[in-house]
Amino acid sequence: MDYATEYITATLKEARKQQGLSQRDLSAAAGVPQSHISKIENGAVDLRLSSLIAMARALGLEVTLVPRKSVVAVKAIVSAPQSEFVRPAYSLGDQDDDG
Amino acid sequence: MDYATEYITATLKEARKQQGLSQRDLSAAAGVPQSHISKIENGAVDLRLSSLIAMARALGLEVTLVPRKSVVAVKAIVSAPQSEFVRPAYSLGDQDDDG
DNA sequence: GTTCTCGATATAGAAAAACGGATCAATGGA
DNA sequence: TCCATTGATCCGTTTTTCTATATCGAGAAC
Repeated sequence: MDYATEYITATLKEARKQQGLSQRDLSAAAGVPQSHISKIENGAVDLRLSSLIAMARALGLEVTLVPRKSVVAVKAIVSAPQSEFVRPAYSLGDQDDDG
Repeated sequence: MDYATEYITATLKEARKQQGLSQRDLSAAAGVPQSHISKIENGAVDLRLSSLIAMARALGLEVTLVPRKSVVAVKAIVSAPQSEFVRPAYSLGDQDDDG
């Protein structure tokens, strides 16, 4: 399992746990069997794009392709506390305005 | 083929053409048969993550998972002319030219 | 001690990707 | 015209995912 694959599966697992979902919860939401989710999270299978998208979607994530040179900037946005980077300079308070 | 899948395969094809590569060129670089690349670009197969990553890597792209709420910001970065958006205020002398 | 949830694992079968190699029509250049 | 390149398509074979279902040990709750 190479780094990119590991990043994907680890991100899926992280997102799931962060949302307080069990593998069975995600299974119900994504339409992927729990047994298969277990294998995916453990890197035991080379999942198909449709499975990846189904799981990502159920977790509020989206699969994207970004140029290598933009990866750092993208990860900064993603890992940011969901405000400062998307918010322009004129908004100063720390209220979050996303629905 | 749903929207997310189409986005992925279309992005791959775009990137390939933009770089002036033929399917055979990409095949050699990614280790994926040209016949398969043709099917992938036409949405005829549900490719595996390893194939996606191999092709993306050969094209200088990376597969990432981004929260839905960050997708707009990420796409702004990616589709930007590769300067102003990727270069936040705090990084000033950062030349990235990759060859 | 019983019951429940959790994640990991097993089995068996159907479906599909992946691979290799070959071919074909269209195109463009020598 | 001849030749090379490009992308699409076909064939046959192998490998693997994916599904469904069930089970297991560990841990927590009652």
